[in-house]
Amino acid sequence: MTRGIPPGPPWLSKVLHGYGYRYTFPREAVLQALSDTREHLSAEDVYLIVHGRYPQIGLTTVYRALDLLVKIGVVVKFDFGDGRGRFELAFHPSAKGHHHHLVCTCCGRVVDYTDWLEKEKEFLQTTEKGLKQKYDFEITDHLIQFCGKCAECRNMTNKVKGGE
Amino acid sequence: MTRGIPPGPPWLSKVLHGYGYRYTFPREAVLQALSDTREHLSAEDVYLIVHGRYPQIGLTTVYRALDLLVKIGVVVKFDFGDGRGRFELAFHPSAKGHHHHLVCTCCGRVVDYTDWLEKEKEFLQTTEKGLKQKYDFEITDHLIQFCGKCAECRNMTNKVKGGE
DNA sequence: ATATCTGCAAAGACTTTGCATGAGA
DNA sequence: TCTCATGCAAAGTCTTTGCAGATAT
Repeated sequence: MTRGIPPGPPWLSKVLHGYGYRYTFPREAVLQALSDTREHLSAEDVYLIVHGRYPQIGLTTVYRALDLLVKIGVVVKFDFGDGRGRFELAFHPSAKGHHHHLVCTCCGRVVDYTDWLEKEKEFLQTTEKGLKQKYDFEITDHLIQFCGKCAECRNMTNKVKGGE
Repeated sequence: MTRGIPPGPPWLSKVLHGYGYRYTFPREAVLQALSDTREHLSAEDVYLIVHGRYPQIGLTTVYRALDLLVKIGVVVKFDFGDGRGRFELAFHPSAKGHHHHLVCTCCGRVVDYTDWLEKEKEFLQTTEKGLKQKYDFEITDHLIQFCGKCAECRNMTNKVKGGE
């Protein structure tokens, strides 16, 4: 018996089949969870959403689905240095597109930004070309991230001197 | 009884005291281990070196020493996405200085590069200034890393199709 | 029909914590 | 001397694995 697929065009089905994988309910549910938010969800975050909607879906399955979605390029995994992976759609429906992260080292807040990409493109082209030539690497990806302190945390800093 | 401090000018002593911490043997030993290599060591790597030289030093102490050294800015912690932290000196004696990492997604090899920093500087200045203005963040750090496939792994790819 | 996927529980990898002993200033 | 650091063992967190039963095609 088919359990019924959540709303939304099952383009995931085609992608999965293209790679020889099966289109399943939990995989679609995980994709939905990531589509419904702009947040950078941890595996457990995704599990809480998915399991809240469909209690039969377990944490292991969420991990496996995320792995698979990363492998086929539908989802991107990030590391903000807090010891847990963060996931987001590679191509977010809300026109999120190409973006980078600005992480507050104090409160952990993450801002997505899409500005100054021309300058970045220039930099990337130069560097990637150079890296390829000098080190004979085929560059497939880059990771650009800025860290800093958001306004709120800067204001609070006065209270907690040298705080963690 | 003092256990004796490994060779090298104990400038670490001054830095630690400056922050109100004590200058201890294991802390110096961890610093030495990081000084003696250009590699990006995991906590366990550091432990193996340190414990090999001074068997009385335990893993917990290495973790705590690394944490402390990161906190006072002597050591930098990186994340190459393999689930374990990597450590290196902030200012490496072998004139390592400012550099970035080029990671092979296939074999995990890491190349440090220091090229094309002018272009990068240009990009960083523009972006950091923009981020500060638009999002009111005080930018304290950035993370730039390239991923790709090294020559060796590209040659091997022909054998293992779609391999992990 | 059958190879793949799921879910539970258990194991695994890396890191942190508790506490008594030992070392630094 | 007295506080901070160490080392062992145990616990904690996030993630992966094993296996029987369920599911997609």
